[in-house]
Amino acid sequence: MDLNCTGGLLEKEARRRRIILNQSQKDTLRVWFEKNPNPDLATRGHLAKKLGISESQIMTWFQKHRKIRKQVEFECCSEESQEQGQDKPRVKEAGRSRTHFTKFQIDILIEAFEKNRFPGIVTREKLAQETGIPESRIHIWFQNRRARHPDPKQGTRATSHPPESSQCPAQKTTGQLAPSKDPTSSCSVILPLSPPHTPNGPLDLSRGRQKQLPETTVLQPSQVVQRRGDDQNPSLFIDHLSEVKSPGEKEGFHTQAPLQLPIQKRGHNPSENSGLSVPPLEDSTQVSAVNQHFRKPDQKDLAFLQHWDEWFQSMLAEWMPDKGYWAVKTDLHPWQAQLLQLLYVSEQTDQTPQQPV
DNA sequence: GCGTAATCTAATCAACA
DNA sequence: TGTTGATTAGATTACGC
Repeated sequence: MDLNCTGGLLEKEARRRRIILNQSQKDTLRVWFEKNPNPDLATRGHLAKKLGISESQIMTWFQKHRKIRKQVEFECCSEESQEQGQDKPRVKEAGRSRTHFTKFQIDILIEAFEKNRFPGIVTREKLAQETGIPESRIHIWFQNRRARHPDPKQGTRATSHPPESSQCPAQKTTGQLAPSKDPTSSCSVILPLSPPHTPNGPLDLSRGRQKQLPETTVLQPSQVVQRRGDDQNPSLFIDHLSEVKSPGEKEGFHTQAPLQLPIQKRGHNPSENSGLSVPPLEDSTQVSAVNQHFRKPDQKDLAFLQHWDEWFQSMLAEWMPDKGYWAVKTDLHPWQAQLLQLLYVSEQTDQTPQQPV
C-alpha cells in the first residue's frame, strides 16, 4: 500500500463500513441476477427495500457479479458464447432520471471538491445532509468531477488534500479536458430526499415541477409546508400538487423528492434568478423572515403531511437503514430545522390555542 | 489469507439548455 | 452542440471472518 502519493504519507478518510450479506440476501440477489443481471433502478430499489441495504450497494453487488459471470463464461463457455453472439443483447431498461442540482447545491459540492477531491463516506454523508442530495449521487458527482476537472495541483496533491484510499488515482493521467462552462450555472432542481428506489409516495412531484421552478429544492415532507403562490398571495404549495404529476413517470417509481421549496443562492439575491421572492436564509436567525411568507397549514394539510411523513420515514428506513437520516433534528441544516419547527408550531397552534412563538 | 464490498478510473450514453 | 449526470467494465484496496 503506497500512501506516498506525492511524497508525503497520507491520511485517508474512512470508507463506508462494509456490509456482510447473509445467505438469504445472497440467495435473493442471485435469483434476481439470473432474471436480469442489469436491473433497472426500480428493481434495485425494490431489492434494496427487500434486503434492507442501500440501492448503491445493490448496484455494487450486481456489478461484481456481472464481472464474475463474464469471467466464468469466458473460461467455461467461450466457444459457445462466441457462437451465440458473445454479449447477450442487453435490454436497456429505464435508468435513473437525470438529477438536477441547484446552484446552492453545486456551490457546496464545488467548495467541498476544492477542499478534497476524494471525500470519504463521512464527508459524503455530511454533504448529503447539507445539500439534501443522496450520498450515492454525491459520490457520482465527485467521480465525474474528478474525471472532468483534472487536479491542477497534480503532483502536489498530497500537500493539500489526502485521498480517501491509497490508490492515488489522481496520479493516473487523465486526458486534459477543456475547461467547462461554469458548472454553477446549472440552475434547476433537486429532489434529494426521495430515495432513488422508492415507490411513488402519495404524490409524485417530479420532473414537471422542476422545469417550472428553477432554483428550488425539495424537503422532507414535514419540513415543507408551503411555498408562496406568488408574492402577493401566499398559498400552500400543497394546493398545487396535482399540477405537477409527471405524465412520463416510470413504472410506479420516481427519483425525485416529493415536496419542493424555493431555495435561495448563497449570498445572492434570490429575486435575481428564480422569480420566487424568497428572503435569503443565510442562517437560522433569519427564519422569521421566511415564516412571513407562509401561511399556517390547516387540518387537511397536516393530515396530508402526516401521511407523507409516515411514508417518508418508511422510505428512509430502507434508503439508509443504518442511519436515522434526518431523524435527529440537530442534524438538520438550519433552514431544514426551521421549517420543521414551523410545522411543529403550526400543529401546536391547531390543537391548543396559543400565542405565536 | 481469503472472499468480497467499496472505491477508483476511463469510456460511454443520454438528458437538457 | 457542449455540459454533465448516469451507467458500465475492469482494476485495486481494504475490511471482516
